[in-house]
Amino acid sequence: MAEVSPEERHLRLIGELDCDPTPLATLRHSTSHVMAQAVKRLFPGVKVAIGPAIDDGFYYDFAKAEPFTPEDLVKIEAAMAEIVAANLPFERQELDRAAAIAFFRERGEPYKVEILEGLDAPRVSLYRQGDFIDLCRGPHVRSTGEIKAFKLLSSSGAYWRGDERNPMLQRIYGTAWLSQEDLDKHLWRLDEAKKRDHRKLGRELELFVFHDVAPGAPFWLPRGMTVFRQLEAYWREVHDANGYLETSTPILVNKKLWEQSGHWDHYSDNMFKLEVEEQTFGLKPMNCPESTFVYRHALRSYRDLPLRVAEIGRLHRNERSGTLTGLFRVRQVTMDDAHIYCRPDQVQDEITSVLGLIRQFYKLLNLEPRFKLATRPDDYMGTIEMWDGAEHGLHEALKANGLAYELKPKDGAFYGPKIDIHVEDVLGRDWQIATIQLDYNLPERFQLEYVDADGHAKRPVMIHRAIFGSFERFIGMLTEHVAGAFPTWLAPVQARVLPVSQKHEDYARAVHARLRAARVRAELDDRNEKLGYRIREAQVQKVPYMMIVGQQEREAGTVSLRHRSGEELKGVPVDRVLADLAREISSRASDLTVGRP
RNA sequence: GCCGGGGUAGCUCAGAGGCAGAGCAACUGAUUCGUAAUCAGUAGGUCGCGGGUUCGACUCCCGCCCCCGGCUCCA
Repeated sequence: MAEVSPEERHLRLIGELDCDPTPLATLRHSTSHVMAQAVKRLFPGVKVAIGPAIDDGFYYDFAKAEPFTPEDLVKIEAAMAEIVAANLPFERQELDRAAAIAFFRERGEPYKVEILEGLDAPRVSLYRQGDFIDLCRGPHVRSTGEIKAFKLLSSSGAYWRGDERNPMLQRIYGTAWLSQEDLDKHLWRLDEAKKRDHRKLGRELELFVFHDVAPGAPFWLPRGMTVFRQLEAYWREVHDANGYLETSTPILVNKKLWEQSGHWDHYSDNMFKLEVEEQTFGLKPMNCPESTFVYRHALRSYRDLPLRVAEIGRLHRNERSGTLTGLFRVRQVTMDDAHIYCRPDQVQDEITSVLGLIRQFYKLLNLEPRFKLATRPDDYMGTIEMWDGAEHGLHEALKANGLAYELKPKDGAFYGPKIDIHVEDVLGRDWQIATIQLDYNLPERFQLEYVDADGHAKRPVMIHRAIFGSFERFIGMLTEHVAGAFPTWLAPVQARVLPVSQKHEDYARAVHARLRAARVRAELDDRNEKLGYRIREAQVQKVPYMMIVGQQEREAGTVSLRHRSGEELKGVPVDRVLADLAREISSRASDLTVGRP
């Protein structure tokens, strides 16, 4: 694609007309205009709203009484292809804002008029291709013929200006790439993502199920619970070694507590409440208020700090029904929480050590963390000075650790700003997982104190942090990240012993018993099925190791080892298998190493 | 919560105002097998839930629940 000269997009407007001038974003933005043109051609009555480039493509919002159907999308795509084939030039035109308002009013485009009325620029730009003219800052490709590879993906409702009080528009999503090859690759990724969907894998691998009777809360099956437990075990190991003290606090708590913490004022829409003997109770949506009871249980000295109080707590949040999505968005959340009470002079070191823990966990699972600083929301508690101080503290900690970060303005918790940690999975999708929150508010609300070296009572600072974030979301993400093929230490079934025929059952049983004695999660598949069938089943279940035993193996005291990767290693002594497995599991290796030279 | 699409056997899905279907899985039997699906038979259902229309409803109408794709919100 040709370079876009700066003068072609010199006009600076603010608001929703932002457009990233990189070639790919420009192409997508242009494709959205072509789509709007096609829609106007096929459905003359619709009104156009906005149509930006987004991460993997573009969308355009239209005001239309009836939603678009899949058949509509096919027709629109065909009309777009015609527009592309016609190779219409994109022509830029500038005019006074008032003239633009008159122009769009005359054309019956109320959304464009509304946008223009909200702008403070004296002049605006329009782009035309063929018979279609749109308010737009640009830039665009030179002509529609430069659009080579695009596809419409879906349609759905979307609120005008993203506000649920506004009318709902019809949005069409599409994707566009610089080459057909890139488009194909993207479509492959979408397809791959569908195959890895944790909801599908969760069922197939028997990790968990959902049921109508408990929307937003999984039933963990034995295999899924094994993954859960192994993550917990690792978590406890690391936290024990890092000076954390584990606690457990009540789930059903009197409203009084939530009033004191501020949750009743700032979070009550998300809380499940119930009446018990004329008192109002709430299921805890967060652990923090109750954590302060652990702190206050004893008189704290400056020597006791930092006090690191951890809790794997089961939380309930009343998420709106339409937002629930598998393990990614649940109503019952198991959070690996901890609250660090420290002196102001300890904050930087504590945050640094939490960042270190997060990097340690994520490295083990081959996840690349990305850091985002979320600042004061509109509905905040406390004073601006407190917030400025806390935001500064988090910024300093990120800087001191040499971590680049993005800003998420107004996205902090109501009691304090946070560093949110996101990861990108193998398919390039982004998940928010861990969080570190700096809080001067709750210590104030709960009148927390410690006795300082000078004998005076001082107020501690509270750091809230979670590494997995929620076990639910984390396991969902991890399942998709590894496509169900968990590293051996996490795999629900680590090895499956397959006798060639029932004649070799005794030896198979002996091998299986030795594996179990070595605390390997091993299964014996001696069903009356052909070997090929049982191999296929183990393969589909992503069992890391299949151990096939027959006459030869029995005589030699070996197994024929088959990795789930398909790799075969014949005649591996059972002793060797046990030793290698023990090493692989205890080191929590991510690769399959057993029997390899 | 909002817009749209769905809910039929454990799973994937077909069907449709007049006896509820298939494949896989399960169970039984035969086969005793060397690296990704052996053969035969059997069993399996409140067609999401509740109401209505009808001689008759899985099918049509109304309400609700749940799921999916988005929006909004979020770990």
